[in-house]
Amino acid sequence: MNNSAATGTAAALIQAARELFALHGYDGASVRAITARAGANLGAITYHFGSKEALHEAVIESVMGPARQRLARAAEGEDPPLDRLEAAVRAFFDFLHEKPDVPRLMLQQLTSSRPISEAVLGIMRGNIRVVALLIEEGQKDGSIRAGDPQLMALSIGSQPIWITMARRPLEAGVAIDQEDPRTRAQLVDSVVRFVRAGLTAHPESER
Amino acid sequence: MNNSAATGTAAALIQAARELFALHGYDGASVRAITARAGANLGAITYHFGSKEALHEAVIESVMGPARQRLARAAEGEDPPLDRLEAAVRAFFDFLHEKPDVPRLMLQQLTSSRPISEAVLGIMRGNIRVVALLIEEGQKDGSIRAGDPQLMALSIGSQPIWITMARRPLEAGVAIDQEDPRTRAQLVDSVVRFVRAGLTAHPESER
DNA sequence: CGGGCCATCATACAAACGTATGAAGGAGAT
DNA sequence: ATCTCCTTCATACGTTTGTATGATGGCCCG
Repeated sequence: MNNSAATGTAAALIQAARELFALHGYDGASVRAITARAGANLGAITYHFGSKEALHEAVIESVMGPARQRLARAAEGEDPPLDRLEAAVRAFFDFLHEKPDVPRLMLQQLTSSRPISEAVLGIMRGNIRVVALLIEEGQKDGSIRAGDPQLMALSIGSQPIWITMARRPLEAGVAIDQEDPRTRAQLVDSVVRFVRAGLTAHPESER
Repeated sequence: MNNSAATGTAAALIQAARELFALHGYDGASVRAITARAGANLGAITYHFGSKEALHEAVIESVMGPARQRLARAAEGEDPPLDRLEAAVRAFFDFLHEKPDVPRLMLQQLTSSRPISEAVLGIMRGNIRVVALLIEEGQKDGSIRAGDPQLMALSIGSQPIWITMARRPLEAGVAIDQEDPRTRAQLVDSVVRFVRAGLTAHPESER
């Protein structure tokens, strides 16, 4: 019933569970498979977390914490809002690419019918807020066109998430291989250009 | 081993399975739950489809067919490319909203580690193609800015999919309730404006 | 040395899983 | 009426599931 992840075994369980949950989903990753991968005893999950469900919650929380700060960091600074937005988009892309488990676990929560974890809700709320604030700032200084900042933030955030998640079908279906750094750079650049174009104010041409 | 869905029982099985797979995932929807919901006998899945996995494949195919044509239809016509793109985006939003099972089943395929169904690959390929062709057309007549049409199509398509999928967390986390028609209309309009702005060519201002 | 305490271990349990089997039903053709 | 084919039915099988249990080992504190 100990909730800390300081122990070696508990940490190993969280890591193994993160990988297997991300790969096969909650139901698809059995307690036996997780404990085996962690090199632990079958009873280890019950002992350290109390239940499989509690382990899953611990995995979600352990993984969503870092995701929250990363984007906020990138959005800091004194640069013009559009530049900071670009940095945030690039940082989001990088994060999702480095830790492919994260978007998988997130989407699993969305496609499930069970209540969404507070940790996932928190990261979504936080990221939307950061982006919306940048947009508001740009609207005040005239560099970003009018529009509901929150809804515009949704348009922006959806692109890295979906494109990262669709890595496999994009490779199989449209031959876009995100493992190739050159291809990936083109992809990210294209999204950045799209976002900038979608936000930029054009004073002379009214709608 | 009969593969047709003409029979009442087989059709009922497909429908019940679609709902339960979408709700709880492949592993989470048991053969017993599906047959019970369909009002059929426990052995009905084995008899009509051969296995649970084959049922799942039948569900995917039965659901992806309509999705493919819908967007292509909306993209037809003699209107300017940007207008047809807007129609396609709206049609895609409508379709995903009417049949919420579809994006769930799609995303489940993406988050799983198993090979992605050819039907899902087909609809993605098809939709990207339709949008990319419209973009090319607009680039030729000067109404759409330069850029890789396929990658721009990704930016566009990601928005309806992600925003629709994130319905629950958006309601819980940011209080955007897509069940409310007014809110939903604002959301769709915002995306349409973002897409138009992201694509429109601006002759005088050279990046 | 001798208790506690915490972690790990092998094993057991009931429940749920997907599938297999053979009998029963029911409409149409001969 | 009998035969035939398709479908539905109850039931059983062997696995696999998540969790519970009690024994065993090692470390620290008295």
